[in-house]
Amino acid sequence: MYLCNPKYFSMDIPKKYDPSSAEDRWYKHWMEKNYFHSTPDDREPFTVVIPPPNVTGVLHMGHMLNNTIQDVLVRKARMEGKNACWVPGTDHASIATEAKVVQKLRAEGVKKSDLSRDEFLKHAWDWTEKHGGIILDQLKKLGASCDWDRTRFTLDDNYYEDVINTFIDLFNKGYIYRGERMINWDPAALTALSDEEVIYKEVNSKLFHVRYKIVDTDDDWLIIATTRPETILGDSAICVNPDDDRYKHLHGKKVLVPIVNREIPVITDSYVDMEFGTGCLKITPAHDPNDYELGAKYNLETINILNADGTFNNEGLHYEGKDRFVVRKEISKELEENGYLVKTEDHVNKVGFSERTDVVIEPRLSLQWFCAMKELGQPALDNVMNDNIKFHPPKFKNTYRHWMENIKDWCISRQLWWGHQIPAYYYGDGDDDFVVAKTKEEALGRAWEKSGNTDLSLEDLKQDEDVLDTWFSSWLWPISVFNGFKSEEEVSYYYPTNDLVTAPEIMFFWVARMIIAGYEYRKEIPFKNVYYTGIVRDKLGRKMSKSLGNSPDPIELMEKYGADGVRVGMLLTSPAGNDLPFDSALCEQGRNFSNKIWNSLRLIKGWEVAEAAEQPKASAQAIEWFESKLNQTIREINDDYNKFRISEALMKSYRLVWDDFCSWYLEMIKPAYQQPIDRLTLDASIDFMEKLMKLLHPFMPFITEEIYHILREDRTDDIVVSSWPVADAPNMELISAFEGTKEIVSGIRNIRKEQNIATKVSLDFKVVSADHKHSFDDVIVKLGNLSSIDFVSEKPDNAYSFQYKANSYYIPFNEEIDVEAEIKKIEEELNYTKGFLKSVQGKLGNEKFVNGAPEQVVNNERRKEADALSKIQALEEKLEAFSAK
RNA sequence: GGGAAAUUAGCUCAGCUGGUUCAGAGCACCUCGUUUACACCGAGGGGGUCGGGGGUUCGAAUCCCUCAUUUCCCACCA
Repeated sequence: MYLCNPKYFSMDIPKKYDPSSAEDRWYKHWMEKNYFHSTPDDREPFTVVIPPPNVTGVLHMGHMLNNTIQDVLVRKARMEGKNACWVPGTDHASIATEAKVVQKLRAEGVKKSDLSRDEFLKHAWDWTEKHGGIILDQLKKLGASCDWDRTRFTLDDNYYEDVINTFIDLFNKGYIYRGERMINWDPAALTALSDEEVIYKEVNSKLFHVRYKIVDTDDDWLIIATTRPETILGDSAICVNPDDDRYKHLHGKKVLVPIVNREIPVITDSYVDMEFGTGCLKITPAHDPNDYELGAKYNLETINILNADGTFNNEGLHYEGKDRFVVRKEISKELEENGYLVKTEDHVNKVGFSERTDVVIEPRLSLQWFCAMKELGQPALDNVMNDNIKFHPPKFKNTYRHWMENIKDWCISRQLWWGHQIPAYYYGDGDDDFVVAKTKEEALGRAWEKSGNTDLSLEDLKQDEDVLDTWFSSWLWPISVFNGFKSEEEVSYYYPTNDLVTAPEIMFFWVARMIIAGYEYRKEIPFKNVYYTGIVRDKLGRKMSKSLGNSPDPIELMEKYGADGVRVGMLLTSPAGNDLPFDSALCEQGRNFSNKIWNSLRLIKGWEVAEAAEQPKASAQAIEWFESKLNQTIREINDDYNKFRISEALMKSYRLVWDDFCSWYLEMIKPAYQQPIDRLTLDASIDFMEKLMKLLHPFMPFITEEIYHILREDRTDDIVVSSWPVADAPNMELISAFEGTKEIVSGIRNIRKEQNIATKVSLDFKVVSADHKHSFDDVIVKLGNLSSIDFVSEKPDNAYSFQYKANSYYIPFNEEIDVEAEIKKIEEELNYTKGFLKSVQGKLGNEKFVNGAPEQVVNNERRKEADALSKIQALEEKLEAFSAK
């Protein structure tokens, strides 16, 4: 039935687990069974939409982390019986992809400007088809349980239409407008950018002090300080603070701009900081956002001196055609040579760089499309602050609030071709001679209406050349992937989605805007939880990047350690919101864990069953304990999941399997060498193992599926769609009693070690007991390799001992023992216990404590006191017995 | 310049509303061990005055103040 079944028989199972065959085999099987495909039904939905990676991107460690977390959440939900739907897809990534295509064409000697829009788009689509979707295949290797039938691309026809309709709708509602503003201009990509696409970096620059001659004086000057001396060619005024006594005599005067010798006025505005520089600010309205505001306020001339690519235009005199940074150097020299440069000083300031091209942003005045955000953003702010949408960790609420409260209008037009072309049509040269419509035909009708000119024909209409910001399409993702703009059928079932897993870097780009779109178009949150991952860094704490070459290849990692091993490695040390200092040693730990699990399977499958054999008492005790331990841990793990403490859940599973199951449980039930096992114990062990595999499945999907099938030969189902284990109430008393058992077993092992006694030598064991609990005695006998446990009233001769609570445990020997060493050990323990008692009694003797502390706390202290007293008594008796010899 | 968070073992982190999880986990490290599932292993062990200093309290890693350091976000200081 299961063609991919590995068909291992007992000891044929190899010593080392080999992930490579199992992983491909099972992924294929899951796909054939269509397990990841979801359609609406009666079950509760569990929906996750992938943060769509760039269509031509390749998988990096950040994706690995992000998608592993999503897969863990989705697989857990699927096992909980929910209708899990994880929608994959890619983003056209307007500027990033266009840049790559331009670069590729340039390498072939083709300039973008030589191509028509259609020709260029053809190249872009070719590129997309060639490189697109690689990343999705790589995610399959990771085990991502996406519903691949639902794969979406933000430039698919359907999606395109949703974006255009949204633009038209928001335009009609009055949120989208066109206007001339000072925007962030990328002189390399030749496009406008939104504020979020600008990254401010601190750079070492120079502050140039330049003097301007005051008109109608012989030799009176005024000195300004600027970091951008090249912009003096565009100066329209000098501004001083009206309260600045140093410059009051200049109010109303004019000065001459050096080099250009243009007369400009001295104006006053309280904006100017008297403390900074010289207190005189030069105003260049075309090249600085603040200057632009002042220019508008005082009606100053706006002199644009730059071309779109950052070179000087014909306003730039003899600098025409030269780059802005070249001019900065040259002009400072010219100023110096002509006596205008008073001094330069070092200065650290923040400069904006393009997120994509990393060139210095140029503030530029241009006509762009904007989306007004204040009103749209209000519900998005409220519903995060009131936890309708929960952020994990919650500290990001602060950052979010700050941004939302100060939200600015969003520049959504980009001077690019790769993307959704703005559905605006121009019929004249005036700034307002346009209409917005879905088709050209529709636009014509509106143009007739708006212009009153019915002579206009389709040929007279020209569609806006620009495309929309990539994020203007991504923000519709959770709705559009369910066709939610056209039909209620799926969106009403899957929306709102459950968990969004993403990086804090795109909180404003994407998360905030999806919430905004969600409220505008569904009147509802788009997701219930946002889990913010950290940044994957290398061992030295540096961000992983292509240019540093410090990022391992995820595919190679998975080949080396197995996808399961890498998944475990990624999750072991990455609580939400924390950076992940990645080290392949973590994957090694994951790989080792796989192998550990594998070998526990080998052990269990290696046993023969003796149907008639009775169950040893130790086994019965072990089963009873592990049952409780398992239930307890499942509850804790569930709790961790609910709180999105994924690393914690993994670590608890890890310890449950390695320590509790392998190191304790299996050792307790393990039959003697080559002896068979009884039926009851074997069945219980297989049951346990099965539950453990289920708990591990979200983290390690492949090995758990493999083992699930080897575990029972008659298996007819698959773990991926099995049910999450239900935890009954654990017996806490039993669990804590077993902690004592561990102490006693350790005590025996310690004596063996100290005295160099081999494990295979069976020992006598005597107990002088006050309250030794008997529930796990058979376990103690087995793990300690004891002949028996004898309860005696006095210390036996020639015995080493250890203490647990008020009980003294003895291991008698034939030879003389080192009495001195024993006495010393007992005295040390006695001293420690007496000190402990003293501190407890100190508390109890304090009336304020006894009266002030809750009763339970006081009772606890009393119990500690009683325990310590009886322990001291036992130790003293023991000491006396040893000393007497 | 404004805001936020963090600081606990060599590393990465838990430690919830002060008191039985109160100083923990994993890894790393040290010792011993090729014993019969696993050396990708087992058994054992060392290691922290919880960033410094104050304060509140019977009691503080936990609450308050302050300083220091680090990180992140935002902002138009030329």
